[in-house]
Amino acid sequence: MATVPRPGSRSTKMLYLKKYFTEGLIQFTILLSLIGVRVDVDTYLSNQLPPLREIILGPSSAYTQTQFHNLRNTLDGYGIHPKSVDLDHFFTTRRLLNQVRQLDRLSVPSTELSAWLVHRDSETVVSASSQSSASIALDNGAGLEDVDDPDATPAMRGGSGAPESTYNLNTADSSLGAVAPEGTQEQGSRDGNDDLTKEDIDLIDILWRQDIDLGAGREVFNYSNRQKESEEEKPSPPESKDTDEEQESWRNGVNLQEAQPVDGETGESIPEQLPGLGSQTSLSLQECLRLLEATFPFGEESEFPAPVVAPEIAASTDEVPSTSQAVPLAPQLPPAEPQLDLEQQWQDIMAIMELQAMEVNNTNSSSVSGTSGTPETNAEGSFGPATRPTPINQDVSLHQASLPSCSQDFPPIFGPQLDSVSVAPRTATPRLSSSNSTNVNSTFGATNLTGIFLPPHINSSSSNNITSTPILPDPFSTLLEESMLDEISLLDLAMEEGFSQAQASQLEDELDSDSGLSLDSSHSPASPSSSETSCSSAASSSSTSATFSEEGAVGYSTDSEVATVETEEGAVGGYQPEYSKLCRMSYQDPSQFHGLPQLDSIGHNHTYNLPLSSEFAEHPELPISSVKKTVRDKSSSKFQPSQELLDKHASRDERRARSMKIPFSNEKIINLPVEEFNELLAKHHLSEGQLALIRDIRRRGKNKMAAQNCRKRKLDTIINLEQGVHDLRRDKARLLKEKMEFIRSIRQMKQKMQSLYQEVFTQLRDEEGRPYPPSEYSLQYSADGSVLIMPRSVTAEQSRKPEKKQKDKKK
DNA sequence: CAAACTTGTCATTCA
DNA sequence: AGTGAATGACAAGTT
Repeated sequence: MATVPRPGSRSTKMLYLKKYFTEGLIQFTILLSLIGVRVDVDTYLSNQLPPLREIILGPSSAYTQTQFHNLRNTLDGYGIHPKSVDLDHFFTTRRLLNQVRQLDRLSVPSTELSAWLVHRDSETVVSASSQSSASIALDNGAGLEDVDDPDATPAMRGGSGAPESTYNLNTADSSLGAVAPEGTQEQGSRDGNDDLTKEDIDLIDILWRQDIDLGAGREVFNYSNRQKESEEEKPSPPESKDTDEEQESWRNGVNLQEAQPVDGETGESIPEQLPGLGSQTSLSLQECLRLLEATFPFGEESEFPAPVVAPEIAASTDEVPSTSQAVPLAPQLPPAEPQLDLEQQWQDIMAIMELQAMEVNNTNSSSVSGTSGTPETNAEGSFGPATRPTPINQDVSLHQASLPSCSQDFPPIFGPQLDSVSVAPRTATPRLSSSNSTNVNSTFGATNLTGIFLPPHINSSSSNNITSTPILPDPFSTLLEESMLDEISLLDLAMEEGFSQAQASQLEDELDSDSGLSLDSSHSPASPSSSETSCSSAASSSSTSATFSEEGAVGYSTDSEVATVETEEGAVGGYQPEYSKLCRMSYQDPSQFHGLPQLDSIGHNHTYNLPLSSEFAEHPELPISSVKKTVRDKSSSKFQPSQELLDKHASRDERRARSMKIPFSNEKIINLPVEEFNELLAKHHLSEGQLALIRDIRRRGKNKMAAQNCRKRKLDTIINLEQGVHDLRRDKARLLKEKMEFIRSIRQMKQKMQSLYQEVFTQLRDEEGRPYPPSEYSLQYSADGSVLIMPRSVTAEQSRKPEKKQKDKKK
């Protein structure tokens, strides 16, 4: 923030900044969309279970989703940096954008449009009042899924008419555009993410908060209110200063939304932030509508409503101030579910995503390739753009979080099962609105959903053999109850918790911690290690505690340099601190370390323990930091002018020793072993003052080295800890992924079991040839591997007394 | 000019 | 008891 030029008052500056930044984002997003970068809102949102989507994207997932991509895309592709916002550049971008649009409108992917539609949504609300189609779409609650819907398309097109702005983005274009492969989008986001540093995130966060301060209330988010406002405001173009501010504020909201997933700084739990985001979003939407309307006259209103949720869900949404209908999805989760679980879930998801990102990063470019979502990576990337190994991190992680991760991990779990099972009829669209409906639970297929997304108790209950549904008692649970059901239940429980809505907090937490650690780790490890390795042979970032112990050895090791010193100084203990070596090396061949940022930073002094007095007394011409010494000399005028040159390079103790006419060098005083030191003192007839000074010099000198070692040790410890955290995170992500896979496979097995069970059951006939009603009988595995058909009453009995297994009935 | 960092020093503790 | 190392705290200098 400090680097950002701010004309006028702080708030004004911020507004400018926001304005440019957000505008740039919008422009770039559009541009990216035109180019073909896919903002695949449809796929993710429509296919994903509402809760998950909600969790990942937040209450206003529809908006947020788009926002994220927009931000990333914008930053990625064109590097509009919040800090270096250039007005000319901005307008240039606009022109370019126009040109691009003109070149190929048809190429605009529908998905992309959806992203814009999200913004448009608010716009739609504003302008939609005049456009019936848009309003209808909203009312109908057409989900994002509807974007592709042929019916929806016309509505979208309808809005394309507004030629107000130079940016004439046709809705039709978006709808007609082919969806670019995910890889494209990822690539694009990846490219641009480099610019999103921690500072950027911080900036975004600040802007967001500022918006809140500016007065963006939750009420803004109320859809109806928003719409009204938008309608009212619509007549007045965003030209007025007030409007600009508002736009800025909404932009902030956008920024915030986009950045939020990445931002770990706040440390707030996502659930908490969500409301804030929502409020922010609402404001931003309002502004966005105006801005978009002015700039992009396309009319895809229909898409915005995408998140339409079932009424009951919406009702539950009230809690979430945020707003959009999308929010309602969250309610699906049982209210009783503790916040901690949500956080945990978020963490798990994030970890998985990170893992995927890491894995995909190298191998699969088409899927979330850039996702090196590792927390650390993110942090590194965000904080240390220059040194960060994987620039994409933030984008990637975010990207995954919002989309790929979901599609990859979850669809496999749910999609197949749902299809195969009775749930199959449910398509993505219905699922969105009714995912929490009872139907799902009733059927076995529901198990899948329930297992993962529904509260644990559902599954656990199933283990008890007593099924709530009379029609189709859960035979499967009965079968499995003794063997694996418990495990599954546990897993499910864990999974459910892991996937429940509130992972936002976890996400933030993870990001935050990541940012903190990874940030440092990314830089510190690299830089320190480089400097150390090259110069002082100190422990590198990767060095372990063992390295520390080695330091001492290094310090005392007799290098050629040390030997030189010894020859010069006489018989010295050979104690040469590593830092002194470092300094000397740098002096000898400064170019050697040129380009090592770390060394550059070390620039000042860094002679550490180097016996300057002796060294420089003999080689006064050495280019030591004369400036620094000069400063010191100014303060101390007790030395002879003739000695100034020497004093310039001498430490205080050196000067003191000289002033006291100590007959030997400070280096000897400090580094000689006690015995030799005492001998040295004995050889010379020294006054009390001289002896006291010598002892102080020795004490201080040793303490100085000790302090240096201590600090170095501390630093190394921190680095090692960071590395450990990184490793642990990676392991965690890997384990979580494995867990997911296991759960998935278990569910598939369940699925198969269920189908087999049903198949067998349907073919069973009693002595009279009558089928056994599934509601009254269940199949049970006996200890010897045989399968028994038992009355459910008996099964329930067994469940209560798992110890006693009855092997009766018919076989 | 202030904040952040670096470095040296002192005081203290421990081995 | 003396010595050295380790370390927290502080101050001064640098960036």
